[in-house]
Amino acid sequence: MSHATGVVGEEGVKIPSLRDVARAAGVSVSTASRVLSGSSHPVSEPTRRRVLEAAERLGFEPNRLARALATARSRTIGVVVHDVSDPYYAEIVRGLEDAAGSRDHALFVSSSDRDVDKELAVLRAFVANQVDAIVLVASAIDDPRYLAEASAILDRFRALGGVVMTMSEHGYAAPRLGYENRAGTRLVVTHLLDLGHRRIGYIAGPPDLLVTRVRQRGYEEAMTELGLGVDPELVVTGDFTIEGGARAAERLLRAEPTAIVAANDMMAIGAIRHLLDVGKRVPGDVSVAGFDDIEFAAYAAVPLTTVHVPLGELGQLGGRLVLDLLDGNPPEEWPRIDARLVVRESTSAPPT
Amino acid sequence: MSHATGVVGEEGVKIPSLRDVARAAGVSVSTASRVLSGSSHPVSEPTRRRVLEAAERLGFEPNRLARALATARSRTIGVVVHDVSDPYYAEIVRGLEDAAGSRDHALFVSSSDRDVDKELAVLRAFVANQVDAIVLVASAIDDPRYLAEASAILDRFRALGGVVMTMSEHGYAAPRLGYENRAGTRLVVTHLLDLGHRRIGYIAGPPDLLVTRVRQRGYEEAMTELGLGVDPELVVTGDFTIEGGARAAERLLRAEPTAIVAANDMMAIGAIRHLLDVGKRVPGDVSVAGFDDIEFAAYAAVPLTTVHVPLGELGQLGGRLVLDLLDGNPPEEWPRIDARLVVRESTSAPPT
DNA sequence: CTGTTAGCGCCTTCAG
DNA sequence: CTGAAGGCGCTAACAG
Repeated sequence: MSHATGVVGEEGVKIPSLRDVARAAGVSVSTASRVLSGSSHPVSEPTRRRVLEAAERLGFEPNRLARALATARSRTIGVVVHDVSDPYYAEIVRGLEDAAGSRDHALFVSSSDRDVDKELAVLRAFVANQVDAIVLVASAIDDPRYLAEASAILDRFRALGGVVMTMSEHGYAAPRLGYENRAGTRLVVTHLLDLGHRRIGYIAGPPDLLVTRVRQRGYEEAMTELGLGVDPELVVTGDFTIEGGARAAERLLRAEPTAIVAANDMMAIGAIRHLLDVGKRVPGDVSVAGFDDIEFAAYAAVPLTTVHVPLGELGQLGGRLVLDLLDGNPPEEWPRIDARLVVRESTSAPPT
Repeated sequence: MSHATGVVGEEGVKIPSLRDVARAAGVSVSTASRVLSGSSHPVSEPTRRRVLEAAERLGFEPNRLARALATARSRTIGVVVHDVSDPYYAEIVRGLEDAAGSRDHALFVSSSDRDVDKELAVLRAFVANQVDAIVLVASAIDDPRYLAEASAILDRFRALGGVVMTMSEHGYAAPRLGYENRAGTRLVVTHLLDLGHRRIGYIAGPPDLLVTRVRQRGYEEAMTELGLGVDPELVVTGDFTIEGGARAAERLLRAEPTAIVAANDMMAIGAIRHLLDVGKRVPGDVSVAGFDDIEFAAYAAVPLTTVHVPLGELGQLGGRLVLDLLDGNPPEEWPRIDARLVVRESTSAPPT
């Protein structure tokens, strides 16, 4: 087979290259490049017209790979999440996409299932694909090897001019666009405390995630400050999924809580389902609250009280920040996103 | 500034290139390439070792862009959806990602908001980024200009060796991995008919989508076959969102249906919410059914009866098919996915 | 089995 | 203002 000519079948179809445009316009490739790449190098008006016209006529579209190879800028961003099908990530990714798309960048998206090796592989793949920036939406995996290897990859990447941004709890030191996980959790717990609850159960996230620790600390702090202390029986581990939340609620029930706080909405939704299934009323018998305020929170079996995080906007803002960083325009002051409580129908005073 | 050398600061950091490896191993670049790219060209065992060892030591990782430029294969796939934050798409994308990742391909994901220009822009961007395949998960926009321009872009793309696959109703002729939208809808409608409903309302999808027409036809056919015919008052237009479903339900209520079928789960969930909000019981007063069986369908205010589509598997299967196509291994027989009814708690006999 | 050469498509000095 | 030349990192004939 011939060299990579893009020729297929008998047609000899080929995407027009800069050379074709140059030839058609009767100028050199350099000149064509200058007008088509928006270079600041001066080009006479007539020539520019001819080139533009030829490009238009041929339907020329610059090859991004070639351009990237030559300029060391691919206009591409890699996004790491734990699972795109999780609404939390999906909503953030959507925001990132909007920002990136509006400024002519494309997004690579990869789910790591919070598996150390997968996540490292994803990072390496992003680097190999020469992305301009890497956005770690996924919270760091709480594993020394992960942090060590990820740091090595990311440090190298940055030394080369790459931009790294984190959007959740992460041990890696990089610009971070985050909201307050701990404060947010304290918000819900305090809300429940104010309603009069004393036996407040907590469904934690997966133990191998940094964000799990931070959110849990919010719960512990709030409980301790009120002099209630942390009853180990009232804390169970979940996995951020609906199913996991349901199972966790089942275990938690043995400790007879009057309220349950889940580390995310998915688990809260699962918990509500389980409670309802075993004949408990929510919030009549037990209140339930979540964290994130994914779109479905408001449409769960019982509309969920939760900590609102503007996921979509967070993504958009994150995207804009990354692009600004890439353009060498760091924002004067780094934005702060505050989490706020949204009280819906899943929480009320404890049964008397 | 110097040429694109990847040099930053004083360090002169640079990602090791094949040349560096070759030099370190004392061989020519071609030899290094041969062992590192898994070429079939013979290389002596000792040399191979030396190259491998040098690559390992330097932490060499081939530059995908360069490789892609040289081979005309980027190991990259472009995925077009209407909105990644919509669970329907998110779940499919997740499946595609799994398949792609497991075979060393990366995914570009873009949401078009079913906007003609955005969608065309996305397609062009994919081509410019030299993706190997384009997967149209999004149903076609029902607009002649869209179809014409999209076809032009895709035809060119394919003439160059690109693979195109559709995963929903699409006017563009390409391999399609789909399920039966019409049959699926007939399934739910028939289910309701069997329960004794006669005034069955329908919340259609956005009018500018092909899939909307197809699903709606399923409703119309089922209604007509039973001699009920289609009462225009019983059909309203939605937009595939929860909010839209709620609003549509409100309008639909004027026609006093005993059951409502929504063209997707999101709208069904919104409809249920609205019904409950205005004091109707579901399914006591009115039954509601959806389509897709997104994860949340089972956790809605009233667990939703719907048409199950194995979204995640669909994505995985689709990913595998595309990769096979790319490898020149078209499957002997094209898989068929059947939609099936899942009866949960949102449907029952009409009130007497 | 190994090296040399050319080229993928584009950008960017450097002359003119 | 324009063009020629070299290079980004890698692969693929083509000799030897």
